[in-house]
Amino acid sequence: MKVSPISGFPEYLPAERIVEQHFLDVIRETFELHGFPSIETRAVEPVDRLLGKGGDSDKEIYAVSRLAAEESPGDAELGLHFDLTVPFARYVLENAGHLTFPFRRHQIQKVWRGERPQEGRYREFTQADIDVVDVGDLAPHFEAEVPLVMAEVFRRLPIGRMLIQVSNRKIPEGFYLGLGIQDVVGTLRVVDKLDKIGPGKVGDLLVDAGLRREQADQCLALAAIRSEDLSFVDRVRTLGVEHPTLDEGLEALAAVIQAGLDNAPGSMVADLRIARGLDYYTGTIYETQLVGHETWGSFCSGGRYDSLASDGRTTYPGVGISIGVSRLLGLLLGKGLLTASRSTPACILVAVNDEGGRARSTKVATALRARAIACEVAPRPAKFGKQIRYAERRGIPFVWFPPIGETGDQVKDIRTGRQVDAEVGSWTPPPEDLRPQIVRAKEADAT
RNA sequence: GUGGGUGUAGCUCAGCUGGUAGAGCGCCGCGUUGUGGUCGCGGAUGUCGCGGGUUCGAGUCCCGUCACUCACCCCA
Repeated sequence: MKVSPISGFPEYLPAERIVEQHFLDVIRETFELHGFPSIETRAVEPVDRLLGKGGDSDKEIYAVSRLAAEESPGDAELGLHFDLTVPFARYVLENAGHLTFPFRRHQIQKVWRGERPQEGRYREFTQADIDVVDVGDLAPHFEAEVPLVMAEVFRRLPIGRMLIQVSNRKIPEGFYLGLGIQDVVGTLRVVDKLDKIGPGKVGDLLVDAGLRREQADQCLALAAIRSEDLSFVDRVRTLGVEHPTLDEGLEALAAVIQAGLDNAPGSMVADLRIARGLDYYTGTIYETQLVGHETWGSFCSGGRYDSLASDGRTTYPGVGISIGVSRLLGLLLGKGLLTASRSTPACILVAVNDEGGRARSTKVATALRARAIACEVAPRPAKFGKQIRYAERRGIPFVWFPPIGETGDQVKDIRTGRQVDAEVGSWTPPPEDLRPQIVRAKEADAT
């Protein structure tokens, strides 16, 4: 049977997978460091839950069915989840009695969307989410905490500077209402196109949508405000628009930005241009760009929703943020910005003198492994030149030679050619060689 | 989902208006009778994405299809 790739379902080679696993390890460790336990939800949800109450089904959902299934109208139709928020909301409702609130969790899983793939955009991809959910009310300080966790993740990953752009839905909402604009959502949607079509065209579109020219200009002026400190508040005030919702939004955003300044300076910016397409966000919203690669879009986004879940009696507000792990890796690996120092976890290749000596080599390997040094025994007792090349082609830095003739155990660093007597019980590689390293390519840009 | 671009050796690519497939790097062997990388000599690279069509003849033209990619859409 012929094999061929399936569009949008990427697979990595071992060296790339090493980079991915490093990312996943860092993400998980950081989430846990901040006290977010892990959960995993099933891959499928009932299709009607995925579609939501509104029925706006532009989400390309993969349906799941058994090939042998008969026509049985009773069965619920299942679909693969397209994010981790919808399944999480269901999980909270289902397990509310067993959870303690405010409940925080992290979740790192594959999700599926049937959209047309591009670089950094796939049909099967991994997201890493954290959310905090509470019963009835959610304290606003969580809106500041959640991006700080992500800032820490980015600080620990071997990538350039990530900048989390933060805004609050209430700011444009209150501002528009204060201006007398009725269609808040429609206006937001047009303003959201600023990046793509520029202020001139956005202004025209707003006028086409029924705004007066000065209203449109005010909207553009608001969207242009961006500051890494709290100065955005005064700049909004200068525009002279007043509305209680605007005040709430400014206060909330100021609190988030202040927390960023206190705990992770340089990682956040108040940016009143971002709006987020998703309409369930009701407060703080986040997007994240890699500095110098803004055209790659957002790698991490989320926000506050007043009703993540509701069972009719109780409402669960939440705040969450999600890293697009596959997008990040797809771009960084695809552009050659990241590689692994070797394509195997093995730090040492234990050479084999002859088949009769394999047992001796295996004992060496066992002793090294007992001290947590990853190693592999040579597949064939080939000439040593061949065995060295076997290691070289995989990036394994050391070759261990068992005793032969007069000489005892020796280990060779094949990068320097230096070969020394060694003792299985004590010889230790330099710490940087113990595990594969993630190597960042130098970037030519001077940003 | 809509519309464009691309698809030749492991990699980067060349191949004129259709005439039986090339380079560099890498790979393998030997020089080097247990120690790779340098050097020298030699060797193999391949259903020219896949299928069909036109033609005496298709890598080259046409159609379809798959994959990658770009824009839209949407978003991670």
